[in-house]
Amino acid sequence: MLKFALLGVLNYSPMNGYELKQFMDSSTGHFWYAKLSQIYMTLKTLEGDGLLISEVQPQEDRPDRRVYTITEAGRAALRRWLAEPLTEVEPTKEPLLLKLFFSAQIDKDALLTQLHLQRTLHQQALEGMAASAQIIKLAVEQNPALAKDALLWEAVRQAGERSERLYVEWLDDTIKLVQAQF
Amino acid sequence: MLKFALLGVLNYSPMNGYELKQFMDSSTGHFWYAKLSQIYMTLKTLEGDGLLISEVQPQEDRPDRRVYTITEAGRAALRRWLAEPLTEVEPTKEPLLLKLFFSAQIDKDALLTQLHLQRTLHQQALEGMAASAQIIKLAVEQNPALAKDALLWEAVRQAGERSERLYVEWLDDTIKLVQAQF
DNA sequence: ATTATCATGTAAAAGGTTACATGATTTG
DNA sequence: CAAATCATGTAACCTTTTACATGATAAT
Repeated sequence: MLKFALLGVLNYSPMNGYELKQFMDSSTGHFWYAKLSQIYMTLKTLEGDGLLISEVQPQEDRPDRRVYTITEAGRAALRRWLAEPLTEVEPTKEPLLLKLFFSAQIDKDALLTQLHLQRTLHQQALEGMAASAQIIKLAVEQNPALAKDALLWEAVRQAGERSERLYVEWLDDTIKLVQAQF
Repeated sequence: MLKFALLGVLNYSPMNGYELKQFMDSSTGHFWYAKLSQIYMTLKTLEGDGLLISEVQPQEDRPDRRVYTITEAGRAALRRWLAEPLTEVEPTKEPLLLKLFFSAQIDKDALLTQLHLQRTLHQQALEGMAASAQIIKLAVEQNPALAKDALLWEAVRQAGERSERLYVEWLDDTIKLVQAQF
């Protein structure tokens, strides 16, 4: 699926691996991420498949940049993937819930420390998500052709923000529950 | 992490691979899942590490059952993992959000079909989650020693139920938004 | 008759992480 | 003076998926 994330981003503009990593961290970060090494490998594979082409831009003082551009075959592959319906609720993996599920083994204080830490982290994530609404607004102002895109970016951002808010509320409730009854 | 999920389940009772798969599908399913083939491989690895031991129970008419039991080393490894704090918000991957993020490329009808389908699926998941509250209650009634465990199982189930409810609400809002403005 | 359940596994491939290797420039 | 940023990549390893292989019993 990373393949399509990269095609999707490169459909907006050519980029190098390093920029793709940054772009993804700041935009798709809360629903799709990848390590730099994986991005470099996947770009190479996509070029091998003819979905991207790369061009080396020499630089002084810094390593040369290898800039990837999507091909017509790449755009076609992206559209095909977008048109495929998702016929299942994709199963997710949540390490915190897994650990909590088995945590009757550990003592109350350790458990509460764990939950408080997660509460702090999710509160921070929530604040970051609220801030990124501004970035989307700016993008449309600078390029009104992106209005449709921005509508969906904002919907996706909303999903992230609401889900972080819910997580914080759930952690508050769970902390109270553990304090009272564990 | 599957390793610890398996140790966690086997800490309650010895089981074979097939039973572990069924147990996980019905209990940890919405926050941790694995394919049967991976479960068999991981059990073998855990036995090689001395965290489990297996015993073959011959059966007539059916393949013999290989039943795994957690060892003292296994319990220690489980407790060590449970005590480790989670110091980050674990990044998640959500195919629907990824696809939606790039969906300005496809037409309105295809997009709405996609969203309605997901709405149906998440509504079903929500109903299933509500039903499993009963199973937890029954488990404590039959074995009151599991009261602490059940408190956490119910907290985790709540997280799943609330998150499915949120997803359905968000899909309703997003469908309205796309209908009106896309 | 066909499908689901019970039950085990192997092998190949794909996806993803961690560690290694290099090195100048800029910011604190 | 140390850390972050820019910039590319390889190699080993681990995790996960998909496909293959087998076969009886029970339910529809």
